[in-house]
Amino acid sequence: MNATTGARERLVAAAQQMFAAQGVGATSPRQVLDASGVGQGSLYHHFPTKHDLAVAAVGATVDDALAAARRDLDPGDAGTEDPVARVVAYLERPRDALAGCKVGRLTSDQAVMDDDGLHDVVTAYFVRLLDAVAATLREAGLPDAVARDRAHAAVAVVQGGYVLARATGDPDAMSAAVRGFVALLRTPAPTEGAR
Amino acid sequence: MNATTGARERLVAAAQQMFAAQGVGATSPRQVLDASGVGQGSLYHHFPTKHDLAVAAVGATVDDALAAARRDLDPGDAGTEDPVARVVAYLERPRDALAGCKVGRLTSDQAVMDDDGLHDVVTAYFVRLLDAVAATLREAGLPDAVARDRAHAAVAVVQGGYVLARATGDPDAMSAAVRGFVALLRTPAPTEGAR
DNA sequence: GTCTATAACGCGATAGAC
DNA sequence: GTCTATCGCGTTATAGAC
Repeated sequence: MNATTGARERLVAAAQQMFAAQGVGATSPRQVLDASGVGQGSLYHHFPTKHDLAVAAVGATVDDALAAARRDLDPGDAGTEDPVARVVAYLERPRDALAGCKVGRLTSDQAVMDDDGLHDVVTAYFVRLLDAVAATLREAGLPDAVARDRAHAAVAVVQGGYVLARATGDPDAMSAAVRGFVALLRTPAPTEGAR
Repeated sequence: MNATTGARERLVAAAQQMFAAQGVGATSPRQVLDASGVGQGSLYHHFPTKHDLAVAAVGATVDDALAAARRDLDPGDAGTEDPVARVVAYLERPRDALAGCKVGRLTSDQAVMDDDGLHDVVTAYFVRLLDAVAATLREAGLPDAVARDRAHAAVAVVQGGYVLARATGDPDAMSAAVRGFVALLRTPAPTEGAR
């Protein structure tokens, strides 16, 4: 915590919080500046435009989120070798459902979607997350196409769970969605291809 | 299309389009006004505040969306008595995935969530949608708790599918999520309670 | 490297003529 | 019921002292 640990880091941390709570477009540089406690000149010294600040803050948030998902999916951290159990661990991880997904919410933030740099960061997050889940499901012996579709469904359930929880104001809406999906995920497939 | 069919309807229609494309908070009354072709005074005559305009436009959008879902889930319109097939019809209905859900997106719009009136309209939409899907699944003989969880999962897959499609820029991300979920939904349960 | 002051612009809303 | 003109404020960003 020396003098050089100051402004830049505080600005990014404050921006991450504000963006998670309000979105990027709805957050003014001025708000970030006030929350961080630095002066106006400092902000524009470290980040010439709002875009630069947003790329730094969103990038940090994406790195955190991806690391958390990989912990759930990693056999060592999850404490089980069973691939399906690890995907279930990812699905059932406690989440602040009413807050919404720090990354997923950016998807309906016009300021993010209109900014190529920011959009790319969000795209990379979901591509990597989907790849990680699909890879885990392939370990369970699923064919690639099935693993990919199921990974999309799994990640969609979490993202949709956030939407339902926020819409209804009830965090259990997320739990219910995950419960419903996990129950289906665990029913042993009746010999792939059979009806 | 007489003279009295003018301003108000045009304003609401324009607002619905702009809100769907940009969100409520990111759309200024001035933009709606320009898109609708009416004058500034007319807007504030019919809708004293932006809130009033938003309630009218979001309400109309929600009514449309709910009616569409009920058509998918209705035995008559769906053309099949099989309840699961009707839920699948809802899931597989063609959607403009890259545009995002007109209602679900509002969930991460601060201007909507901070406005009690608007929030209530969004809440009512999802409560009714979830009820309709759960009721259909109960027709299939599922116990209430299972039907509710599975309905949450189904609606979450669609909402999450929108998020994935927008994030990756690929409309097929939505199709993949739905495919993955429908495949699981169709595997016959191995006698409820058995392992 | 950090500060204060301020510019230029668009916002939501109002006034008042027609 | 519709128009134009305008108010007061907050925004993103810059200027220039320290």
